[in-house]
Amino acid sequence: MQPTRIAAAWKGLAACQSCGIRRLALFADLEAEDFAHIHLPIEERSIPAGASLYGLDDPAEAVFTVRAGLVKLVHIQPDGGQRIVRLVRAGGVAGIEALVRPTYPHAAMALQPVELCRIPTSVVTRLQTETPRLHQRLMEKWYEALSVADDFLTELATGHARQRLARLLLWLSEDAPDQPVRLFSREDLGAILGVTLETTSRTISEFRRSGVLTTLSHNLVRCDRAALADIAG
Amino acid sequence: MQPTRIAAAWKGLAACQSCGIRRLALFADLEAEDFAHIHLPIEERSIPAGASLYGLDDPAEAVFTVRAGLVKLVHIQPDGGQRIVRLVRAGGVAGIEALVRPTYPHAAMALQPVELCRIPTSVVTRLQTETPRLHQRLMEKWYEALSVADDFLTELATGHARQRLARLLLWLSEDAPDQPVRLFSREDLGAILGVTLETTSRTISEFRRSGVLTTLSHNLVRCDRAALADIAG
DNA sequence: CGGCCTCTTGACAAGTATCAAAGTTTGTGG
DNA sequence: CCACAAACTTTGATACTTGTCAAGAGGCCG
Repeated sequence: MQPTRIAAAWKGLAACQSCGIRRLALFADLEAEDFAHIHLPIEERSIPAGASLYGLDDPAEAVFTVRAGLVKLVHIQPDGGQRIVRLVRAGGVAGIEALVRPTYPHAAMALQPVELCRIPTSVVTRLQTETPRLHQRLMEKWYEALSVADDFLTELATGHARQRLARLLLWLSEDAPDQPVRLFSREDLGAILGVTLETTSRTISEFRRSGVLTTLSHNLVRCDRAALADIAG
Repeated sequence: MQPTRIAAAWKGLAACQSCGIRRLALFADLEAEDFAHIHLPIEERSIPAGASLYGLDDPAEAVFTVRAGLVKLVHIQPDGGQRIVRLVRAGGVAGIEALVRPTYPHAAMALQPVELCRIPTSVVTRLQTETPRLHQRLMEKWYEALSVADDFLTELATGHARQRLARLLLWLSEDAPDQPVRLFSREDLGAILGVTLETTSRTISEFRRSGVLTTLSHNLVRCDRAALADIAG
């Protein structure tokens, strides 16, 4: 069973105006006067790996900006199986559907320890009526989500398992190409790629044997990105 | 080779205010005064099956509302292969990315004869600054696109070929469950499902033999939706 | 130390891709 | 209107990939 909701650490009100990743985030274009229209608290939260941000059909009352870490968005199948439809990393937004839906159409969980900001939907809708500066940014975030969804279909659901895994590893390492990549469970990797955990395990082993991956510690690997690009085709 | 751009029939200016599918479309919530802000022509077009709406990397100068028929959005792979990332049917919007990107990130072609409205991006951006009534509707259209993308991944890229085909046929027939479904080329069907055209052909033959599909004329079939739902799992 | 969970590996079965050939429809020109 | 070519579809044979079932290895925690 998946770990159930874990109470997140509460870091108090966020300081959007001095936010380090603000250029990536939802409020990039806002000006000083706009922040005066924010009357509900924007919470900064730290979430451990495995914890849930929100569940399927939960009341959709907030949008989440990811500041660090990795979040999975999961569609639960009628047969109980899971399929990870998108991943959200630093700069991305999880649960943007809250702006048009009363409940979340999927579940969101942390794959790695996550730092995020919880923005109540009413803050966004209120700001939208007060300032037009948010519109363009909001549409760009919708586009980002759509773009990631399209990429998932073309890159991670197409071709052989080894190609898909190579593309996923490239994606996971593209933010910091020289840093090692933190892997997660074979089951989650398989749910992203649409293959079984056994196939995932076998393919990772093969990559290790051929030197494409080098294990530094448990689930921490260094990638030969050139070789991966070659495999990805 | 794909058919190249075909000059679309020009039906002249659209009559948005009396549009038959307006409740589904982008301008559902606009009021009389809002239409006064439309200064560029919105064209109504008829497009034959196989014709292109726009190509990859074309200048993105318009958004298209589909009034009838079916449009495929295609990602062209580096190896020349195609993968259909989304389908747009009546009520949906193709090329919404034009609102945030200078060029289209994919190509769009008609799978069936299509009736659509071509709305210049400047009309939408101008209306956005003049009236807030469009914002919510626009976000709903982004959400629809994202939702279709997620559904494509979970329903059409997961499971065995016969399950995927069954789900696609259910999707194609859900607008008019009692009407027969117009199929298209095996190559396109395969590009939607992520399988080869041979596998698609074999599976369709199997469905015909078992009575799940009944051929009425060439590429026009009647579906046993209950049986399809059973196969889809 | 033992139990539990995850990961790895093996053997086999099932599903799909690939290559090839024959059959069918569509469109064109005589 | 017919004949022929081109494109698309169907079907077959075979090889490859992946899923499934099962057992063993390694790590984590009480």
